[in-house]
Amino acid sequence: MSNIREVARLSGVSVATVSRTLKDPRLVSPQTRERVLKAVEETGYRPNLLARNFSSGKSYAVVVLVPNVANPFFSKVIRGIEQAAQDQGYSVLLGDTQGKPEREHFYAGMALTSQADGLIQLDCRYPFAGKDAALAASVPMVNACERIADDASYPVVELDNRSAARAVARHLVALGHRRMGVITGPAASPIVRDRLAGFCEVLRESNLELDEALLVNGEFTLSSGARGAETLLSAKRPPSAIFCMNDEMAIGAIHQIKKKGLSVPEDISVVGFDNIEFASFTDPPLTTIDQPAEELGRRAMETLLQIIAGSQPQEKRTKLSYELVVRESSGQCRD
Amino acid sequence: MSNIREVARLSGVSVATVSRTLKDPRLVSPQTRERVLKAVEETGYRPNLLARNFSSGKSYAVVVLVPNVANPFFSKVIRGIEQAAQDQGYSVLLGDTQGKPEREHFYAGMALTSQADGLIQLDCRYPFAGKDAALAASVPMVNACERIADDASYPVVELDNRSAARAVARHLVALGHRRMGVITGPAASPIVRDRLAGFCEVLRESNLELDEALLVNGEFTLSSGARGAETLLSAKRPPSAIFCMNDEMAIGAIHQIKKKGLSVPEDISVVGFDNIEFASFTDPPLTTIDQPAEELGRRAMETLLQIIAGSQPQEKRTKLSYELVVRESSGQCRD
DNA sequence: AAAATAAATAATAACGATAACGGAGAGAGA
DNA sequence: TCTCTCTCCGTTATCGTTATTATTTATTTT
Repeated sequence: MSNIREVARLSGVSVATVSRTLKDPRLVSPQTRERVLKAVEETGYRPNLLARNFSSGKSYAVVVLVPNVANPFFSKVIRGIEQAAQDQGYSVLLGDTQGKPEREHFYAGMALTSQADGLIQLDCRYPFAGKDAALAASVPMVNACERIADDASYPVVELDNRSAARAVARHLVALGHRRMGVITGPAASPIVRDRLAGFCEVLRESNLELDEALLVNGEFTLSSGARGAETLLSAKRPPSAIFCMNDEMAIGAIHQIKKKGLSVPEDISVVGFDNIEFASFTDPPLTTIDQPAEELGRRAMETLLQIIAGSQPQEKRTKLSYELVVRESSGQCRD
Repeated sequence: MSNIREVARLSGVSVATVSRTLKDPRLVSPQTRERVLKAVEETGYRPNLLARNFSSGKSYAVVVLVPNVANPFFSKVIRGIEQAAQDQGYSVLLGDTQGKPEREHFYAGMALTSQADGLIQLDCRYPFAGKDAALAASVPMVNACERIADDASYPVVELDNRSAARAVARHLVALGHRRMGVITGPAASPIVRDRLAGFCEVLRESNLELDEALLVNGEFTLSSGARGAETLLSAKRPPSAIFCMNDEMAIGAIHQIKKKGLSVPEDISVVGFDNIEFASFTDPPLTTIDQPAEELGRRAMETLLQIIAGSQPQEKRTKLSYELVVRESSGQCRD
């Protein structure tokens, strides 16, 4: 691989001139410029960005901590992040944490060793630990989709989860449901709490209440949705509607309900959250909350880049709009 | 952020000694070691890896070109890649190409500017273009899942797609199907051709043939599967079984078939390919070919690392084993 | 105790690009 | 003609780390 010195030698100028030609051609006379560009062409020279980044002290890369890349919702968020990154000449280092703290520490550490200029956390844990935590104060970081519990110091790009869950509850109440089940996500997650709070608010407002026995923990996976539904169906008094906090669990739940010989929505209504592609291809198509996943990612990245650039982010807490998409998995209560 | 000089000053040794203490502690005396480590502790020093990489001329990163991160199959492959990468101290730069050549060029270019030490291509296009192509000869690259058309010079980690498709065909023939439809992937893809070849082989061996009218192009997406099924159903003589070259298209196809009032597998059998998580949660659960996605990724990364390390890869063409998973979307032909 | 050897540490030159600085030459104004 | 200004370009220090070479100190051998 040729370097700047070789190009300089070939075109008979100094390395500085080559550097200038490539970074700001106006600083170089047309004749020289041409000579240099010809040499660049001949050698196929491409500036060594590792060296450039080292020289500038920046990596032009950001780390994204994803609990699970295989989750279609996160995939879409990542796509948005990447697009915004590429637009500004940044690259994305993918950190699939699998929800494990030690993997989070590992990837977050990259921001402390100049391998990344900042990070986006899609989970709810503070990713630094031990001595790293002290040094991490100055690391640009933003939360997206989730929120770090007990820490309001980082910008967050999220949905108005509480309102969205309220919309789900209103929808179900309007359909006449009185006895509802919920399959949540991990209990530690702030957005899970937001959604639950919003959902329960509406129930209370309608003089209903959530039976503790109909509140099941899930893990945002297909199989945990199926398990959750199983639990709810075998309750003494099963619910007539189930709110699942993501679409995968909802799909798992529908699967399980049908397996038991019941039908959706005739016997039980099911509502999801996220509106992943698969949601419109289930049988019946899933009623769910549409999250603008790509935009969430894009906005998170833009916010992060603002911080990296040294400016205060325009808003500390970006809330994007959701939309209740009513399909066929929710219907009138038959009880 | 503190640097090695500061640690050296604080512990009263030279920078070289600090470097040695961290890279190979046996080279320094226990007392010195302790002094240095104490200074490291105090300052919270972490070596600047950007500088280290620059110094060593390697980035310890690889680029992965993915046609679509939101595809669950690729997500699993990526997870495998990442795991193998992390095991060996490498990081993964994600390049979501969206199948666009210019995005492939962009990301592939990172290997020419020392931003990456190699790349994994999950699509079937040669990712370098123009002058880059000449320089790219020495760039470590491996293909996974797909194969670059007309180029056998790069190692490939793939399934025995031909045999897998043969297994699908045998399964359908054994169920009595005589008239079959196929929803393929992009026509340019070598693996699509492999699968089609294998499928047709078995038909011929059974004295059947594939009606050209029942061969539809898809794009590996849910909606293209639905469109494909629509086309097949409105053929003059519709098929009694459809082979979809991935699960998403199969799920789209089932959706469309049911929408038309037909049932799977009673009226039409559907077989997919990949065995993504969703495949066991469809109604009916999908008969499909299980691809060891994570292992494909892991093996690809391991092969790439071998090449980066300078050794010839153990095998130029790694073929992993598949498994036909028979669920309920395929059944006896009723015609 | 002197010499030979081994161990530990210091000094310094890379790595490739950039930025700060300064010098040379051309053209303008006095 | 002299100076001033401006354009263009070369020289060199710099970034943080590691590898190489050189030097000092400690240990062993005679």
